[in-house]
Amino acid sequence: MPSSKNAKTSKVAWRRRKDQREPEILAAARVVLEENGIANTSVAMIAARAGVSEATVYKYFDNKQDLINRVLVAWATPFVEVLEREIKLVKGIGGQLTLVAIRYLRGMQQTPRVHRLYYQELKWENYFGSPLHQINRRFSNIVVSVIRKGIDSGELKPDIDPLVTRDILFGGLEHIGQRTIFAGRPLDVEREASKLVSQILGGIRRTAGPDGGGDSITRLNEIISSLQLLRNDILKNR
Amino acid sequence: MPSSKNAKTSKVAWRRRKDQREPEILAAARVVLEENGIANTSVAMIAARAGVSEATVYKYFDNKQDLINRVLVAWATPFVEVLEREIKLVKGIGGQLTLVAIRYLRGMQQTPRVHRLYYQELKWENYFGSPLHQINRRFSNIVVSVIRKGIDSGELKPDIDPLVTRDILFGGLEHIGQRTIFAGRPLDVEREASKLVSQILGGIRRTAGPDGGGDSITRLNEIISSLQLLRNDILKNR
DNA sequence: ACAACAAATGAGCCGTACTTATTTATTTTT
DNA sequence: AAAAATAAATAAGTACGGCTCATTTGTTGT
Repeated sequence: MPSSKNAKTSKVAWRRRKDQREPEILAAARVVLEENGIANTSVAMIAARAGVSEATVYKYFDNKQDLINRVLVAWATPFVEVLEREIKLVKGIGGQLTLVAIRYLRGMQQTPRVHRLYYQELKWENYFGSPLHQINRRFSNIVVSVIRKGIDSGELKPDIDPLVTRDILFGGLEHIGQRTIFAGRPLDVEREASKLVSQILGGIRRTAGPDGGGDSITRLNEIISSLQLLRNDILKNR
Repeated sequence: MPSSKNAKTSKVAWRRRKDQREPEILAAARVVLEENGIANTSVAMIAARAGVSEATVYKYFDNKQDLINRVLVAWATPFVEVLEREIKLVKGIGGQLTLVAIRYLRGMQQTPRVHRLYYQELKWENYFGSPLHQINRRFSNIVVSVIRKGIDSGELKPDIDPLVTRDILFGGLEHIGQRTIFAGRPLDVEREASKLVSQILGGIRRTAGPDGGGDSITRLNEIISSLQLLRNDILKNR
């Protein structure tokens, strides 16, 4: 053991590492929560995984719910930030909504346990105004802006309610995703996403035709563009 | 006290009432759960409200979750049965879907606390195949059959997926309703319901026109018919 | 070297889901 | 009609999880 630092480590019972504790506990919490679900996870289990005492967890987090909420915020924030950047790279309402749908369903497919935390156990007591509420709003606002711009540009019917349209989209996505999360059914993300979006678009597009509105080639191009974005991203992250 | 039965009652510490206990506990549970939410309701509180000991509750229900699920089933069953009968009295897809939407949102408006139980606290561990799952399926199947018949009759596009359409409808309804339940926003049921349904219909109707498809007079008549049904029902239940 | 500080903890409180051994109302038997 | 059998109901208790507090102990400034 040539390192004097490491030699020292073995002597002490614990070390002061104020700014490392919080992210470590957060990471441990996410792992344990994903493994067992909230109901079957005790704060003691999280503390053990993080290598600290239970009381230390309560030094950094107000209570179990606060800890859970901050796990969700830590997970959702980069997700939303990436999407906010990506959405600008796609043109056309169909492609943009498809991108949102794909990202959402992919997220559910890749981290189903985190989504379970959202749906099973989200407590609404002090939700509104909380950081978790804010990041969720940022996500939902991405869709609302797309719809609003579509109405302004004349591409979408002027009398539709952007919030209702957002509700329809997320509602459909949640139902599709929950079948996968809870029933464990396999999920063809791109197929389900484009199916859902095209059906919704059919109801709000201004120029309605026999196939649900719009030039089908144009629509296809938009969706292909969002799929390419996703593919490039997957290739990059290897 | 002329009644010998009642005189006898005051002497004994408790009485054997095997078949009354379960519905009484169920009713007490619903009241207490609605008042406090699941997290703030103990089995002891429910037992006290029902006028029995805590152990008695566990004689009739496997555990707390079982009790909660059976409260939800007891609440949902008549709701679904009424809707199954009513849906036959309305003709036209628009009217039928509007009826479902109105009933759903009304339910959320009138018993928001029960809906909270659904969304906040539903445990998915042993959900699939459970009585609660089955009654939920019966409800969702009402919508699926309406869509299927619409496709068969040629009124709806042949290539739409009835399940996706159902997901869109319930998704929209849940989002609208949850704003009311949790944020406490007021809700214009008929307005929101018909708005949502007409927007969804626009995406799946075969004969698409500039206003979203279909004869607007026909659509209006359908919705009026479902509203009349609701009004009559309200008048009857006084 | 030592005082002052604050990070971390161990031990324990409290509330609640669930169990058990026991009591007691009711039914059956004779 | 009394005693035996049965099962409804309970009181008392166990286990465990969220959370707290007094105390320990590593760290920092003088």
